[in-house]
Amino acid sequence: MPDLVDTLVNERPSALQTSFLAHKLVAHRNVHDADARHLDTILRRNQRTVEPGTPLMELGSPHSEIHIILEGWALRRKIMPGGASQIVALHLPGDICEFNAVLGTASDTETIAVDRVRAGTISARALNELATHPRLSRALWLEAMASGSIQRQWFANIACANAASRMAHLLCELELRLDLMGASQTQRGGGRLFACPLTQMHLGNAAAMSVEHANRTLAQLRRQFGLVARNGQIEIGDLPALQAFCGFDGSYIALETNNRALAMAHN
Amino acid sequence: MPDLVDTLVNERPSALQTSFLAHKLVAHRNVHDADARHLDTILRRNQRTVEPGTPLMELGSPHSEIHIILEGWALRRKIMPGGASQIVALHLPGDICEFNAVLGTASDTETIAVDRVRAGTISARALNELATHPRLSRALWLEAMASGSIQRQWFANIACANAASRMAHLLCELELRLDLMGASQTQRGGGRLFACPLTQMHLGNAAAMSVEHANRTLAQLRRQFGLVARNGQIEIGDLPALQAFCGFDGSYIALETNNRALAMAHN
DNA sequence: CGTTATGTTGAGCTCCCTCAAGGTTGGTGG
DNA sequence: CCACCAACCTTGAGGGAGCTCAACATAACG
Repeated sequence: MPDLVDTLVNERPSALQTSFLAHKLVAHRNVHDADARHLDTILRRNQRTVEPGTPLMELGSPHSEIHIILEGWALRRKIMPGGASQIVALHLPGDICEFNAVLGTASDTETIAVDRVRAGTISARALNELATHPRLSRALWLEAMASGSIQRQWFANIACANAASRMAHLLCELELRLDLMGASQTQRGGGRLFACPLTQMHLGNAAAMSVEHANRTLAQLRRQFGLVARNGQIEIGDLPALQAFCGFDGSYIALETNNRALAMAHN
Repeated sequence: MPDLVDTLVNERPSALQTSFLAHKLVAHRNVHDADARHLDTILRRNQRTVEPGTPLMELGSPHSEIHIILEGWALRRKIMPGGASQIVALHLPGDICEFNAVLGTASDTETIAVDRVRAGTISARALNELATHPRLSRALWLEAMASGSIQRQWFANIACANAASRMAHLLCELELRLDLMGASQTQRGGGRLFACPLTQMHLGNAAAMSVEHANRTLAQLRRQFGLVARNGQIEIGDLPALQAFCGFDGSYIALETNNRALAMAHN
């Protein structure tokens, strides 16, 4: 089993050749190969590595550049009045971090690397120059809109659903987002497997529940839907059942992307 | 008392002369008078009226224009799997609705008028032409960023706080947003008064609690902070205490606006 | 002046939090 | 190679915040 797992996981596009973001833009956002390669060139030119637990972007400091995650996960969190911290967004490989930075405003949140993150940087100026690649430019704005859409969905989710549904929904969303990047693999038996460096503490916090309850909830999902979280990987045994359980509808992420491809991927 | 109330409320900028949005952009977003007048001209040119309970924007239909509320309130809601509906955002006079529409994507939400709404329309093309007014254009994007910031704050709020804090935070936010538009008035005794067409059902739904609990919570806030909601108006007797109670910090809305003015307004 | 929406209050129940105590894993140094 | 330590995971018991159901009061409205 581990052999197969490794094989499949390593089949994802090498970040040095085609970034996760480029894969998604081509496969699901109607961007041409040439434009995607252009983007990758920019990203490859200006990279940085951020250690686990270290900030990608600090609170309050204005930026004039955006970061695109090439490898690793980051979380965006808000420090609450009492001193607690709340995860308000998760940034996966291929995601754009703090798009609002293009306006140079101070941020209300901080972005922290979960595992080791490698990120490409695009300055506000370089971003403006992308106007010569209208489809690409539009696709990047689409990503920004999608992240707003995700934010609304997170809100509605924890406002309405119980703990099990919330956690299930979060997992379904992560799976779909990774799938769009080509980073979720089908297993023998139809399960889906992806790498995920989040601890139960992270998952619980993002789904608005205590660590203990996150643990119990994950145990329940394991029993009902064959959910296995081990060694930084998550396998969802019966994804369609899990989606049905929490009423997951991925169109809030897919947006206008040709929905045919999306439907096929999840048929 | 009612006489004073009416007098004060009627002192807000007449929507026909200076829109709420223009007031805010000039007072808090570093926009010149001339630019603001230009915006108002565009808005006045293309107006529509939407009856209470009627959609400003329907779910799923792609738009290529944005709407700016000149008068009245609207809510943005998501229909949940079970059929329940969840308010994910509130649009006040002066707010921009569904900024994401500029990309022409289908919306994941629908926007409904709460009371009678008068809205100005800006087509995507007219929006592009605003590039000749860089400060204005930038200010509009700032508004879009602020609404994202509010969305994150809402999430963190209901994820972390108890019912009383959530409701208090929502009220503090509404007060500040209206104040930026010049639509919140100081009362004798230091209380703050503003018009608000929301029912307890709306407030409860937005703050993620049942109507009954919203009622009990509002009663508690009335006792503790002199909160009075009557006749479509809300008065917050002791705003600083209410803000302290829920740990409200309005900088997530104010963004880079000259914070001096903001601090003075709420000193 | 009935009718409908909204506000108000009570009682019971349940989901989830908190506190507490292990157990397990992975990394580090002797 | 083993001892140790620090995260992380797991399980239990008790309590409380807030939900649901049910009834009624009050206000808005034609």
